[in-house]
Amino acid sequence: MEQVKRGRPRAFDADEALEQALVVFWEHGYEGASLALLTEAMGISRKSMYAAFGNKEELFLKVLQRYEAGPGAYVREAVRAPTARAVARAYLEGAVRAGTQPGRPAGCLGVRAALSVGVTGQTVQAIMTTWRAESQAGLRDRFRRAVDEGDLPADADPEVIARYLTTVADGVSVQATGGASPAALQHVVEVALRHWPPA
Amino acid sequence: MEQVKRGRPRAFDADEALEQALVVFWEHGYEGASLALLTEAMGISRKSMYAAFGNKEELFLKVLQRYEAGPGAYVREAVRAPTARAVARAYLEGAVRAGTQPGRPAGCLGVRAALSVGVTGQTVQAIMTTWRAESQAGLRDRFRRAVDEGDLPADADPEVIARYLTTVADGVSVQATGGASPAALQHVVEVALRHWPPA
DNA sequence: CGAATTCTGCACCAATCGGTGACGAAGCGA
DNA sequence: TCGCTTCGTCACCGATTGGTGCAGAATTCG
Repeated sequence: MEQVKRGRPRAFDADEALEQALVVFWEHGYEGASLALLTEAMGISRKSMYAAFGNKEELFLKVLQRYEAGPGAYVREAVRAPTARAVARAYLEGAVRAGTQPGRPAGCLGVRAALSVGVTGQTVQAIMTTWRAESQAGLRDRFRRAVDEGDLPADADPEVIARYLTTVADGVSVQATGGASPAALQHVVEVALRHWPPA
Repeated sequence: MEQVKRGRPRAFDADEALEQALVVFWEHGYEGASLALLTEAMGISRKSMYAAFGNKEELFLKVLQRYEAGPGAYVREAVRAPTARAVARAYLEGAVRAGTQPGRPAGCLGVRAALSVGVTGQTVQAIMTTWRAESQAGLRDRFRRAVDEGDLPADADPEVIARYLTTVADGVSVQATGGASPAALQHVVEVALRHWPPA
């Protein structure tokens, strides 16, 4: 971040701390993750956390960036698949994989943080909602291109297909949170992809 | 509840108060709904709430019963449809209708309350998870009967079909929470039901 | 070395969390 | 009318919420 490194250097690894914070936010959502829970998992004091990351909200945003680059990367990667069908499969299977990783909280951080929030977390809720809307728009644009390229029939509706896929992925995340096994969710994915294009 | 009605009668309508509490829980989830928010919406004091409903958790459970009988009734009703396909349609369209009622919070109370919860609400989270698992089991049993009756092909997997439908319904609820229109979600339902049986 | 700078640990802040004790008002049966 | 029961208001409880002020320790620059 800064090039000057005057003063006492911090005694913890900021990246490692972010990783632990990610787990806590993932598991408990934005408001459910208290400072006590977060700092305990991160192994640092409140004060160090504020000095390093500014704020609970800013910390969450940094965690979100990390999530996007890590477990949530499948969203950006899926649209780079060669065919529309491959995009759909990569997207849904990515959701299953990310939502059922052993040793990590079940489901999707984006879904868990965007639902069921009190009053103090509505800023974050809005951010998450637009965040998820953007990935849906990304899929839609990709399917528009597929129509242009003849990869999807001309009468296919990219908007509806994208909406359908994100809906299934959201459902997969909810099911994973409820304890559904990867195998069961993979079956769901197979069902969703059995007929293509779906619309 | 009680047959003896000695003493001063309560000055509020318990049913009306439950309805307002339902809205607050629906919108903010279990932990996000604070006593202050709840009692303000219900128009009664903390003390009256505790006297009438016992507890925040007990209040939520009573609200849940009310939800099951009202907006969530489509789950029980869907399995009574004559054919498997009609069951699926009733279930998914019920989810869309319940999740996009004007004047009511978007999405499904069950989904919103079961995700993203801190430490104090884990009892409720567990209840909601089993609650949703039960409705999935109800669908599965219904589809088993459909296989027995020849309404579904013998090689159809009731478990997978039920899982698929609940996954889509969960996704619909998430999408609705994010502001998706009833029309858009109805399109998703059409896509999900286009090919039947799906598995 | 000394000065400047930055980190950490502790105690503390006001606000809010879910939940109660006390007490007067209000209604019931007799 | 009286006595009993219940209700509603006010204040309060300890615990926890997100967030800081302060003092001291650690490190780099001059």
